[in-house]
Amino acid sequence: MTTGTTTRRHDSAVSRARLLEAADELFSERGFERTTVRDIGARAGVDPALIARYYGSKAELYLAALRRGGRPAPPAADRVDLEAVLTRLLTRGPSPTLWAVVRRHEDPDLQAAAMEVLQARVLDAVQRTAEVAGLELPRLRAELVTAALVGIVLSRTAGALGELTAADQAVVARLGAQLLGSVLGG
Amino acid sequence: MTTGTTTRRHDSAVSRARLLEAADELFSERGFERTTVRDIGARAGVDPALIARYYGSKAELYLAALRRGGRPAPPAADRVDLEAVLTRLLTRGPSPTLWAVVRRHEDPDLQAAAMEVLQARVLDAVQRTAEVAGLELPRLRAELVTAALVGIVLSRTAGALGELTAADQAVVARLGAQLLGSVLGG
DNA sequence: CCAGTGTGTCTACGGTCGATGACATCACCC
DNA sequence: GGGTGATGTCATCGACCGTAGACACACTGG
Repeated sequence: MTTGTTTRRHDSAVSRARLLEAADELFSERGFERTTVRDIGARAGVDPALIARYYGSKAELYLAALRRGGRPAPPAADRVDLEAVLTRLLTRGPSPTLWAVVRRHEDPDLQAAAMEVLQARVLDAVQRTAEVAGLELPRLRAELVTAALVGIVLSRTAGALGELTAADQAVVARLGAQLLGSVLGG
Repeated sequence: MTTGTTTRRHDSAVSRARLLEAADELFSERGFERTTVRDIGARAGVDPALIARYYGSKAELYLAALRRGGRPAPPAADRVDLEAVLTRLLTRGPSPTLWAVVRRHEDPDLQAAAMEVLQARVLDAVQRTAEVAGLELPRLRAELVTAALVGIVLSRTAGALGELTAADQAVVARLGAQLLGSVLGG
């Protein structure tokens, strides 16, 4: 194990952390299937074979990255601040969770894990907003808003829509929140 | 060549058409990279090697499918009917063009071709709507609406959001149009 | 100094991908 | 009726994928 504060030439904890970090980045940028373990190893500066050793498989590394990003959900206010949510997601960029909305995983376990995170982070809060506003079909509205949200975040970082990518983030967040909020009453 | 009306046992035109049809379907369902030439051949009931013979490559088959779908753009009204557009896209389901918005092709030619179609079909009409409404940032608004639109259509057919997938199409189109139109004035 | 264990490196396997080209089969024409 | 081009079938190539395992090295405890 680690000998106190001295830096070791070989430290599995460091290697594991680097792999997890690189995996999170690459899964976010390209999604699960399009990132290879060799890519992850290269970005982490770690031999890709260590993924199998420390995480068991690429899929389990994905799950670990999903859960790591799983910070505590924001306090469930009655009315979600869409502009804040949008700003946060635009800043963080795409994530495996968002990809799973638009393109399901073939592996049901991976899909379920991703949707769990989405549920806790955005879906529930948006649905609650629709409910307290007394709107009909609150769940459908929440899912519709989430779908649009995902489209905006992914499109902005994809770069195919030039102005959306180039525009100031605050402007996108403001306009986007206006768009998303229009079916949540207010 | 074909001998009048008699059906031939071997007819390259039929094989080509079947491949194109199958390719369009599969590229729409799964995107470009995730569909294999073997899949296309299987669905078409045609040997996948004929893709190379008749279209040169998988990429060129993709371009052919893109262009085939390129029916004449709807008449450019001053105010786009978002509910109609949404209904049309929800009915047709995802398409290679929509995928290209959220996930760029690695091949610039494929990406450019896809964006050309998107431009003619959706972007221009939406932008024009924003312009005649005298809104600031018409292009950004058009791209934002397009991004949200793509998110909704892809998410609905992906099936990860259960109610969005299960809901009646007309309801989705109505709510979606309300959402999209909120940044286009009116 | 030596064993034992944690850690890293490298090669290779089985599988799938897009693409190629050899070969077989069919239809037609002189 | 035999040649000729069009069409279809098949085996295979090289590249890349995730994974596994053999091996080398570094550090620790005796």
